[in-house]
Amino acid sequence: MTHQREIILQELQASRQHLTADELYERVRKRLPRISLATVYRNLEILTQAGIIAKREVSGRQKRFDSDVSEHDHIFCIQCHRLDNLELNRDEVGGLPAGLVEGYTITGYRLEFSGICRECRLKNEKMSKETETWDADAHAVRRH
Amino acid sequence: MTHQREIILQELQASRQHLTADELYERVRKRLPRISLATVYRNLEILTQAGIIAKREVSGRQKRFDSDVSEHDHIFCIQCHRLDNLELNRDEVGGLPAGLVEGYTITGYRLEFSGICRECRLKNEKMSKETETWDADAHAVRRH
DNA sequence: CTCCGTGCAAACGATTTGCACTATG
DNA sequence: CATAGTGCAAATCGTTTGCACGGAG
Repeated sequence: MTHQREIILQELQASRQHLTADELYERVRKRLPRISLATVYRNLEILTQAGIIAKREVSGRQKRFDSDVSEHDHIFCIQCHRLDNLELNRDEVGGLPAGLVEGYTITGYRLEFSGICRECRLKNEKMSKETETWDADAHAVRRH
Repeated sequence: MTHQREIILQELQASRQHLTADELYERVRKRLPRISLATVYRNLEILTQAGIIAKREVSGRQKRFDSDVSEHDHIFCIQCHRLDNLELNRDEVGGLPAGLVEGYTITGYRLEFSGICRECRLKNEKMSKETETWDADAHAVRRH
């Protein structure tokens, strides 16, 4: 456990979020200005292999790192791309095929909800109030 | 609907699989040898926007394209990376939060099972028979 | 002294984009 | 002829790797 590795882990834990490698890099850089992004990636990989953190493959191009290694599901804001943990009792999710599905031997599953988080919803409501006079143009804004 | 677009769509539909852009490119190239990968990407994007095909964000680095645009779940072979449709009655999957989850407005979810497909399982069984004399070395082979 | 880990830059794989050209309406 | 779509190459983005150096045992 090197100094850099320690700081990277601390910052990830302190964030209490699911950070991307470069988000974490920006945070770590405030404490270790000479650290490189490669070191962040290398240590995240090492910490993942050691089971100390978890690498999450989720919506969006970048992978996210999670200091909570417990198996849980996630919810993803399609607007701001934040990712939160979901306290979902997996036993409640009935009907999941436990054995073979069309020849497959199941080893796990990944369940990810998407939606609009509270902050984005409030932001949207605020925006729509501010702009309700030119609502006619709204469709033009909705490009992309 | 240009000629290239037509062929791309035909090949995707004919494959009855979830192809990556470059897998599809290789297939299309047999019929249009001068087509470029960029054209394949551009047309896949256009077809996706038009709702004619679906772009699936799944395990693995590459996105996969699906001529079946219906909402359904998937199962992914962690060994050969094939992706199959899952006929899973979503109503049977009980306990999914329909309304608000910690402030979120849910718009959808993505459920992906992982496992070993039949072909890989048979391949594995065959391999383990062929190699059972040197099973002692098996752990050395299991490096990723 | 020996290594492992680092910083840097360059390589990489998947995807996107700028540009000049071409086919088609 | 106007313009949407193409092929090509270069750019981009996230991530990984080669290499020489540096610090801890």
